[in-house]
Amino acid sequence: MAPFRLTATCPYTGARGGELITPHGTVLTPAFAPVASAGVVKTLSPEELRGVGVGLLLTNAYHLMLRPGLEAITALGGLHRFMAWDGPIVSDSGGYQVFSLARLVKVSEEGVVFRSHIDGSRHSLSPEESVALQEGLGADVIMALDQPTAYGVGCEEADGAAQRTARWAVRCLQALRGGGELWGIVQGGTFADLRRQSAEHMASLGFPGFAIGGLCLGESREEMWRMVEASVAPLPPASPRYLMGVGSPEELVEAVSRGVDLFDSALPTRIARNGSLLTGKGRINIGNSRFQRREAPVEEDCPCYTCRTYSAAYLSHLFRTGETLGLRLATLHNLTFIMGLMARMRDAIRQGTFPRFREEFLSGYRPTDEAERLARRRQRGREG
RNA sequence: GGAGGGGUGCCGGAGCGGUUAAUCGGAGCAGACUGUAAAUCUGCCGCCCGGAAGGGCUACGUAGGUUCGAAUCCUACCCCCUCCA
Repeated sequence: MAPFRLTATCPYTGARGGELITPHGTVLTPAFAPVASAGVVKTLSPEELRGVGVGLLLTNAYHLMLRPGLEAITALGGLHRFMAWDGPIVSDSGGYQVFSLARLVKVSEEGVVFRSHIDGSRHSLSPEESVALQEGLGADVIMALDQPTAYGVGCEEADGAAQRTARWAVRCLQALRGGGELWGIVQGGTFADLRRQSAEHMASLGFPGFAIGGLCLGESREEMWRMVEASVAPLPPASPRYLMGVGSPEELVEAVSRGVDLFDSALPTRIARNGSLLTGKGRINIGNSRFQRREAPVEEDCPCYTCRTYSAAYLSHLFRTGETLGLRLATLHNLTFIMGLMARMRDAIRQGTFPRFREEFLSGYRPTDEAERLARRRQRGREG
C-alpha cells in the first residue's frame, strides 16, 4: 500500500508536492476537493468537473445516510456508480454536522444522535456506524468521526472534545473492515497545546493520513495559522495532511506553505451560487451594477467555459434574472479558478519557485474583508 | 346619464384621526458566505446635513375645509375601474 508519496518539498516554506494514490486514480497534491455532500457538486455534472480539472470529491456520510440511504446506494452499485463519478472520493464522517447541526444533535461517549434536519426522524452515528457507512459507500478515503467545537469555547470544552475525538478514533480504527484508507482528525479548538497533543495522539495511532478539523469557524487568520502550525508539527512528514473546510484562495496558499496537502471547502461553489466570483485580484459580486454593461469576461485570461464564452454583462444578467444557468457558469468559473490555483502551486513547488509564487499571488489578491474595509474607511474619515 | 368602488413612496399594496417618513412584498443598491439544513442570509432603500447618534425639509390625486392634530373626517374638482342604461 502506497497511498501517499511525497515528490517535492520547498526549502523555504513547508510546502510539499505529492501524490495521493487511490483505487480510483492518483491525485496530485496539494489538491482541492470540491464539496459534494449529497453526491453532487451542486449544479455540475461529473463531466464538467473533469473539465475544470477536478480530480477528487468530498461526500458526506450523514447527508447520504439520510438520502438516499446506504441500502439504496448499495443496491445501485455503490457511490461511485450511483453518482457516475469514477474518480477518487473522500467521505466525511458526519462529524462536521455535529457542529453545524448542533441544535439537532446529542453527543455522548457512545456517539451522536441526530434528529434529521429533513424530517426530524432520529438517527444515530457512532464511530463504528460511521466507518461502516463510509466503507459501505465505497469512498476511497474515509474520515474518523470527530467532534469539532464551535469557535470561542473554553479550553476545558475543547480538550474534552479533542479527547473524545481521540477515543472515537481508536474505535474507528477497530471498526475498519475492508482495510481501507481511514484518516484521523486533529481537534483542539483554538489552543495550540491541545492541538499538539491531539496531533501527537493521532500520529501515535498510525493513521495513513491526517486531517486538521475544527478551524475556519470564526477565529482570526493569525489564530488559525497558529493552530494549523501546531497541528501539523507533530504529524509524520511522509503522511498526507488535510485541512478540512478550507477555503478561500488566499487561505489555500497560506496553508500550502505550512505543509498542508489536501483541502475541501464549500466556499468556492457556494459563493458562486450567490454571485461571488473569484478573480486574481479578489472576489467580485457579479450582480453589482458595474457589470451590467461589461463586455469583457469576468476574468480576461481565464480558461473556463464561462469566461471563454460569455461577457460579465451576460453573467450579471443571469443572476439578476435568477436564471439557473448563472449558477452553473459561476460554479464552473470558481472551480476553474481554484483548480488552476492548485495546479500553479504544484508547479511552483516542483520548480522551486513557490515562495515567489506565494508572494506574488498574495500581493495581487485582495480578499473582500468587510472588517478591514470598514477600518480603512474609518481611517480615511479620521484623516479627512 | 345612473349606481357603486378606487386614486398611498420606483412598482404592487397595507394603514382609515395622534405612538406614521408611513406595515409588508417586489424592484433597486451594497455586503456576507469556508469538512453545504444555503440558487441563502444581512443591511440600505423620499430629499438635505452627519461617521454615527441625531437634526432639518417635503410627502399619501388636486384645491379648500373641520380639528390642538388628517394619508385617515367633510366639500368641490380631476382621473381610473365595475355594473346598469
